[in-house]
Amino acid sequence: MSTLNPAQKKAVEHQNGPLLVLAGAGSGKTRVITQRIARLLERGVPPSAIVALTFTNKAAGEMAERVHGILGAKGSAKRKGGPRGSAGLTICTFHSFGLGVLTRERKQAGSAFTIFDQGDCLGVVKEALRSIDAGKKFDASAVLARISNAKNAFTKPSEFAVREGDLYDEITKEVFPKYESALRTFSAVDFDDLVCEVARIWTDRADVLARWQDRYRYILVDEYQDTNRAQLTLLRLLAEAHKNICVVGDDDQAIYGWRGADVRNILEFEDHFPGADVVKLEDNYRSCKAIIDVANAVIAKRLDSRHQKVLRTSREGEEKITVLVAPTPDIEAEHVAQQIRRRIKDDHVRPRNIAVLYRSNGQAKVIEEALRSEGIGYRLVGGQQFFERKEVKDLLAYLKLAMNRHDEISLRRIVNYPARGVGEASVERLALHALAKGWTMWQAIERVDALDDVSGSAREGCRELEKIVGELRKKILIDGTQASIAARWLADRIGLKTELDANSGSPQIAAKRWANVEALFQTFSRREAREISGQEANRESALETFLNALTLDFSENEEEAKDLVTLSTLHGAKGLEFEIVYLIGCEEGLLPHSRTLDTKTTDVAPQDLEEERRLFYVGVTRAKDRLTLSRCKARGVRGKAVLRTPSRFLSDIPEERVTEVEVTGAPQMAPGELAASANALLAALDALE
DNA sequence: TGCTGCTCAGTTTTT
DNA sequence: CTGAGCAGCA
Repeated sequence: MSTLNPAQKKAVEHQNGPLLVLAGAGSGKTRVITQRIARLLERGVPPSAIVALTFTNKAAGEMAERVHGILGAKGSAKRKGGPRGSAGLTICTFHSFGLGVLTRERKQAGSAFTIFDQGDCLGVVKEALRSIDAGKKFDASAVLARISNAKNAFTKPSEFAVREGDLYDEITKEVFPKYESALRTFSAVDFDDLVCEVARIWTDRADVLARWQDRYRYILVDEYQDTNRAQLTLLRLLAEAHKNICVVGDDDQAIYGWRGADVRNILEFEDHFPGADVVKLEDNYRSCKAIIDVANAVIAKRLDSRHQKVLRTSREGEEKITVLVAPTPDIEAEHVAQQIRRRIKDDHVRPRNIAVLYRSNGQAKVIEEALRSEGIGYRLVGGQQFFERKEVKDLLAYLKLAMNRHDEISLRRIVNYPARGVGEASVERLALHALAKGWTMWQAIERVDALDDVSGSAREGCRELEKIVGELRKKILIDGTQASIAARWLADRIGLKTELDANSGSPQIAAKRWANVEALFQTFSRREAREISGQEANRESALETFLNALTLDFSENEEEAKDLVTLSTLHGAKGLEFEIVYLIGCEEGLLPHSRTLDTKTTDVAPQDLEEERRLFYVGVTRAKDRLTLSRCKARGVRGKAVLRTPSRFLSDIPEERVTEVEVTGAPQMAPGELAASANALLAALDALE
């Protein structure tokens, strides 16, 4: 598709006023956004007046790259109308956009801040729960989720409404104000603040808002169906003056409702932005006919309000998709792995063009084992995130603390790591002193000699910590040492490698952890190379900016170039495409997930069965050429073998598009106890039939 | 202070 | 059945 189709063209050519682009799966959405940006520039809109917002760093990176590609090609071919290029464009995530605004606005007010990631915030909630003696009675992450929801709806702690008899609401009502004031004392903001605070400043300060409106006259938003209320507010404020806002999304692919995304944003766009033009992209360039038929059939059954879309494709291909029925998950995995091997070996499909998708991460394990035994290389999307790893967070905590000594969460994290005699009891004593005297915890450490009830060893440890942090500050602020160098020095100074070697259990694990630390150094070096610094007024804000940016974008060395089979959750697969897709575990209780059928008290939002349908739809529409939906007749659930019902979504698929294949287990495989009991169950079932 | 053994829960997750 | 997180002990 080298030329734009009429709908795409309309979206690209539209210049002023609000525009909603309803982009069906595989309809060339990114292409429309990037071409539109190029077109705006071509018409003489200065790059600095354009902002394109995404949800992930990856999406922002890809978009920037593609815009650059178009412009680079065009620019060099016919270089006439003045400076025209992607330089100066703002293409970033909502959060880093918010960080930019906040940094600029706060700098004028002269205050620095640290960004707390989810783990840090969870620490704040846990501490608050402990302080009101409710530590183990409540799930801190459930409370944090409610706080986050409230913040995104601009609810102040004092306005938080408790639903009658909801224990989690009651505890959240108590924790919320403590959480907010803790963040303030720590000079910290959470991810939500990066969006909410901007919206708040803009609401309160017409002059500030006017400045930003003046700067950004063209707004583009990707994956609009995933925006939450705070993001909508931010966009409405920014677009208020010029009304040039173009959003692109697909309500059929709204799968983040549980995270606060409000699909009504895309459904009611025309109410929020009156006079909006609407363009529907329904031509699918990705999948062949059978897959599109299946996708359309599944999504047509949506019960909730939606923008009506029917995908079309001109791609022929396989007549049918496959539904694979296996007795148990091991056998399901075994067959999927064998088929993948055949596709690679016999049909010469590149591993990178194959994916196995599933509803929950736990399902990956059996697939991994099966792929390993077939000798097939794979890469796991998601899983434990790099920045969640302890050794990485520990090292970062030192740096964050050195830059912001109000950051008590980072302080608590490393005060006794590696062990230096400052135990839990001592920390509590220090915290108590700080509270009584109105000091920060760091001040309590600095002034430990004035405190009489702190043990000698703890005192010693505090002095040591103070010294390390002091030296670190000096290196960075006075000597101007680069972060990568300072981090290496620090790891050495605290004996991190020795610590990891001693406490990792095995040399292999120790090596892996140290490799993570090395990867952190790499990340630092890469960023230093990329960012020609010197823009910051001083070194302190340079490193602070650096660390904040790192908190928002902690991408590891990209391994995407490797030719490996992809294993991913359905959520993780959004936006990706593969020639061959296996969607495993198409069973009631898994897809749709049981927790959407039976909502827990800790859940923030009632889970929506329709969202599971959309998730299934997202899975189906990832496939270009071949799709296999698989399910098991029985599986172990919490140690017990349970018979499984096929997913309700399977029955929405037109029969004439399906080949059902029932497979059996390989008898030479030693059956585990669970497999045995599952087999017994299946035998009993057969007897009944 | 650190480890072992017990209990409990068990989706999706980016920023 | 597993893994995480905490309590109790050495």
